[in-house]
Amino acid sequence: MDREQSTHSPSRMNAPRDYQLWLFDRVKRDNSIVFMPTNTGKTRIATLLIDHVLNQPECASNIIVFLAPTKPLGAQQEAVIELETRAGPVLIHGDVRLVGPDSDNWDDPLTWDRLFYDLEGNAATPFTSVGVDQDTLKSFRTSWMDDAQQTAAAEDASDVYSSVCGPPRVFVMTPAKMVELLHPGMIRLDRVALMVLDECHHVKGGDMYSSIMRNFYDRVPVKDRPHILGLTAYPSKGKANAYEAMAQDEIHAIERVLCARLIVPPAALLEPFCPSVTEEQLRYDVPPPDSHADWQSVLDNQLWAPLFATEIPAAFDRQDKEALAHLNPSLTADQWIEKAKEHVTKRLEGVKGNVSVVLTDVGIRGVVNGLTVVAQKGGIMVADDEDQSSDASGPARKKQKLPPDAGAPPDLLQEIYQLPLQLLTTALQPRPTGAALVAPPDAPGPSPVLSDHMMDLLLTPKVKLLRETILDALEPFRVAGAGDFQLYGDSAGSTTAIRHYSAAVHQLKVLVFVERRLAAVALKAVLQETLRGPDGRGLTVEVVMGTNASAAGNPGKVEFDAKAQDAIMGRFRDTTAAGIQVLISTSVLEEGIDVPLCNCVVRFSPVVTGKENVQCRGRARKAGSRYIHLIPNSQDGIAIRHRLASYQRFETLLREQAKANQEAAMRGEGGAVGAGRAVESPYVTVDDVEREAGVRPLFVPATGAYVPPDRGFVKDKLYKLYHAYNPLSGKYESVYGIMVLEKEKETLSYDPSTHTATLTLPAFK
DNA sequence: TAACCCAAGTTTCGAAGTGT
DNA sequence: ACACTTCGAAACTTGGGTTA
Repeated sequence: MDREQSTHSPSRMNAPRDYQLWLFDRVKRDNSIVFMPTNTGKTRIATLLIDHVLNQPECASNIIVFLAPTKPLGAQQEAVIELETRAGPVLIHGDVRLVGPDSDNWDDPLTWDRLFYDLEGNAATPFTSVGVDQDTLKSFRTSWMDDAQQTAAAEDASDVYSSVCGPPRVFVMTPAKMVELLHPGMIRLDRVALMVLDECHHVKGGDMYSSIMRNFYDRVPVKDRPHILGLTAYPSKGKANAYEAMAQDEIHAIERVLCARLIVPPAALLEPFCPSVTEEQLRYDVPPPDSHADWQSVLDNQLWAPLFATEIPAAFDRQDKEALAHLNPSLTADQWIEKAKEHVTKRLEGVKGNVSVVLTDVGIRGVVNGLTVVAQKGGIMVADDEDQSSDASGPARKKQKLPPDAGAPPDLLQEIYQLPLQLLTTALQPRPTGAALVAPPDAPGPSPVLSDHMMDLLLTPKVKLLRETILDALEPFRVAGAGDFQLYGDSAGSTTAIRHYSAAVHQLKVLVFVERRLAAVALKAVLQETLRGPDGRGLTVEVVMGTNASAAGNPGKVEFDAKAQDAIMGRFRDTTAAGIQVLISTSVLEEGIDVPLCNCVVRFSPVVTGKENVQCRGRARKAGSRYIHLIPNSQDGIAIRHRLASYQRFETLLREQAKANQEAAMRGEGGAVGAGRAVESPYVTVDDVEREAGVRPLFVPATGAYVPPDRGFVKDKLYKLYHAYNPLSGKYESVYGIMVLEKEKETLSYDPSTHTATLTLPAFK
């Protein structure tokens, strides 16, 4: 692959806008926190500053760190930096070991040693892992550019990727990784010229950003501290009950922690570039209380009560006791059954709680779909893309592993997780109205339990309103004579609203936010079933959520994996027939991740903080897009509307207050940068900390950092330290004294009277 | 106010699979 | 056969809301 010599030509990106230049001018002089709405190019300020710092001779032997709170966001920002600066950024996070055998190992202290040695003008072994990989860059580039740029880029076969020479100087990391590198002194903050903190409203309490600032930044002599740039769209902790007088407090709090001044661009410069999003509230009637209570009692009486009282015990009774006795030699079969039963019951109690939420929001049909997912536990829930469906060998589910605490055999778990769905199925057969519930053989969708004529009852007004909203969003694509499209189940036994849409309908991008994972899956299934034609074609509905590993193997929680997440996001950006038109998301997409060309954002579950509100609104990117709240006509609805109004007020207030502070500062009235924080605070010694906290902290001479003795110093941290420092003994010949743990790791706790931990590391030359 | 739940995140470790 | 990669599970964290 030949590499273009003159990459980074200015034509590849838009020229900086006036407000960006205005901000850049300030940002390069003082530590700053840029407070701007989403989608106005905060990252561009960072790339301008990065380029600026890279060109400063006095910073030549120092590095630049860009911190992004999540891995996907880090990858995305790395691509932006690659495109917009001359740096070859290096991405470092927990999965860095997956990048390949021939890249540099940034977990190895020697690599960092080598880097800083090299940066000081010495010749070192060349570094390899510079730059973003081709696939990431390509997929990002197409999503980032507008249509014309995409076409131009497609014609330009060569790649932006350039052969960067010399040691890397820009590192994109998750904050957790940064802390991990700081503690053993692989990176020292006095060797960092610039530290960018993306989404810096994360500086709260004891989180990682705060930890970096408190435990490391504050310990660096003032003249050696890195320059700070924070980026955020909502510089507040986002508390639900934010009241107006809090604005100044919130601003001071974040300024104090980051040691930086909050700045806003002049409204006149920014205004023309603000995305035009209309925020709306749509109302729906709550279902009559008796109908809801009816379903609730069906569930209670015919599903949950018999499940816990008889079905689960029966499932255990059916097991072969002889076989069970072999499962765990230390338990008798009866003991084992007791334990396993308790385990399974506890988990299904969790399902019960989730199902209750799904019933209220999505309706009984959603409950059926949710329980279907629970019944299918044992496989990763991935999007049904071509790979899966064309797989002739069948679903190829992974085997269910034994939960260690229960030790239940896989088939028993499988059987038990299917019980709720079975019970519900039988419960739904004889309806109170006497109508027979037989699924029509050609019914679309994966739910054989329910018949068409019940759907009227089964779709909640909220779901119906959501469908109406989606149909509204479809209006611009409506063409007479194109493909058929219809709504299912609006009223008994009928399909209605046959409409015609052009192929351009694939450009429709609707984002629906829900709170619960199970609700997301349930809603997906309901929309898929009821928003498509009899031929099965229609809108593609998908679901995306976080990759929390603790959800794995937990029935009632829904598994999701990073690959599935990537795949789904890719397809959501896709505007061809293979793309996704409606994406249902938990809070995972609220922040950071770039969702371009999204023309409608719906809050299915109400927003709970002001920050969330801002971030969600920021997901609507297309000109003229809508941001919609679904609000019940009820007491709850009134509360939600009040909350929304107060979010709006608070947001305006934050901006106005920041502007006022800024103007005061320009007149020289604001005091030092980071008002309220002693910028000139002296180097904090370990004795100071001890006096403050009353506990002798662990002190790391190599970095001047101490290991915080306050809240959160529990066994895992000690355990992590043990693993972080002990490997160093293999790397350094001169290491003398490595952490000593006096107790087994299970019983570790930080008690200075009984534990000693000695860390003595060689200082970097 | 404390305890709990659920959302997100991070890491390590060991087993299973794959390539040389 | 051995080394290396990949994947799943476990064990933790923080933050915010709700509830007793």
